[in-house]
Amino acid sequence: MSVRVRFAPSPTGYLHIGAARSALFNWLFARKTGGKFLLRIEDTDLQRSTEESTRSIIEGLEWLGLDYDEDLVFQSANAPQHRAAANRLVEEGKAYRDFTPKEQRDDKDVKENIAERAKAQTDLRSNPYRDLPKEESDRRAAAGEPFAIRLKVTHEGETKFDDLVYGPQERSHSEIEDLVLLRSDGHPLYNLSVVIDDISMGITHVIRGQDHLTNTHKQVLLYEALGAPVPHFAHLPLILAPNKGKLSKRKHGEVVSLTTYRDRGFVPAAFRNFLALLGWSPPEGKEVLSKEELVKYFSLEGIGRANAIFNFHENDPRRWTDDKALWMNAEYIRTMHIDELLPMVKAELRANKLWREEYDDEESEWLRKTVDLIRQRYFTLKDFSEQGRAYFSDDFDFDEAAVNKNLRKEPRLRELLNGLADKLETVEPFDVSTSEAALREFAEEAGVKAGLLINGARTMLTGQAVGPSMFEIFDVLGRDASVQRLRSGVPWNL
RNA sequence: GGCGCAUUGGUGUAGUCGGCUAACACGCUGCCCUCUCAAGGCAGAGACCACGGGUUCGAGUCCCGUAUGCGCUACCA
Repeated sequence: MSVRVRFAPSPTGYLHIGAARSALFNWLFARKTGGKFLLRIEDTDLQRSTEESTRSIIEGLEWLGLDYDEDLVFQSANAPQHRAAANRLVEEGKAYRDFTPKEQRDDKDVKENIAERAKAQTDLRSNPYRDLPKEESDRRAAAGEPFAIRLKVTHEGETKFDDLVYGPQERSHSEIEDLVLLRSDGHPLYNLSVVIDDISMGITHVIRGQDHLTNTHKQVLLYEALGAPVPHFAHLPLILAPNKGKLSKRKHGEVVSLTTYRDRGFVPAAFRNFLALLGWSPPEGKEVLSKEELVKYFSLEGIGRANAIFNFHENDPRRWTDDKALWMNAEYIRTMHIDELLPMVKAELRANKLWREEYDDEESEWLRKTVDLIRQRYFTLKDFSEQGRAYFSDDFDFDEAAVNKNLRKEPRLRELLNGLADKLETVEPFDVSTSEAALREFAEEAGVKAGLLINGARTMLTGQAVGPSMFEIFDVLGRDASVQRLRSGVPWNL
């Protein structure tokens, strides 16, 4: 039977990186096995679900390059089937109506309530309506008395399943309560909906976060009650915050949101690659892997069992996300094929009004050469419009530390650089080697070290203290701009 | 409280059937290269493999216990 997997997020916020990783693993498994990867939006919590969130999930998957097969499924659309299934289980005596009035609970102290209730409760099978005669149950229901529907879990026995990551799992029925399938207002609950939808979508492998591991037993019970084959399960270790706590949008802000990575200049392939390495390791140790290689090497066996820490540094803007993610992105930026990078750079420049139409035509070679030159030391696509601004515009800022270090420390430098400008103006042709020869000659004539002029020129031309080889910069900027910038009074008047 | 899962350097991980002087990547330090910063090359620091017991000639690897963390225990998803 061919593999069918799904990613089933609830649209209650932006796509969390943990969820994104679940999606990735499902997708990899589907592509690896030649199966189908389906997308289902679990929007049954009407209050919290938003259309915007759904859109952000779809965009996020698209950005990561995770294409889904078949039509998108909205779980809310299946509510009638969920209800019907619950009613059928009642008819078959596998579930029962619970007429106990619904308890009012504040969302805040649910956790506390759970603990207290669990402490007090000894017999999970003590519900007075569990064995209510069918006729009476029907009569009360017909009379309009509100009820919830609960699954009738047998007293004895245990449920078992073999998790593809965590191994054999077993749980005694005495640990499992008669779970509610349908709320008294007719609203189907998570465990029911998931199982029904997974059955109707023909899901063969359920790959999801480890937080569902223990609840899986309830779902196994439901599959059995419904007379459906139980799929394979593979639970994934969780992604935790640096303090080993839960990684939440509320506590940790934008670092957990996938869109952040898009907006802050990540190359999708790099982030996908990084995400794949969180909880999974390639068999041959090679970590920089293309999409094709990920598919080729991916296997459920390679998934670890310990939760992974997403190691970002909250108070360090330079290391705002995991070091390895940043490194991976830089690695992609400097090594990926320039033709794949160029469109991303174009989008970045365009968004910052640095794009010129000529870059698509007569200056396309210049653009390619320039991007290839400066990308070597960039970490994100943002760097092209920020640190790299001087390559695309005459309007750029001077870094104060650079001005102090490379210009102000030598009083004669302003005059020297003007002299260098005069010299460069006569160089023909003007390229890497001729500009170098001219500069070195000038340095010798003036009796100063070439390095002094080189570093000064770098700051004059780019506003920065660091960057590519000076002569490459001269070449890329051209004679006119180089000369003009060397003569600029701006940095001297700061 | 109960149940489940996990525990290898700062982080991500490797470590099959027990032989490890514990490997790789990121990060960190130093050197080389050099016009700066990266990249690259070289070298290095950093782990008594959570702790305690047991089995064994031998345990990161098997068994038991403890601790810690995480998850679940809802008419949330």
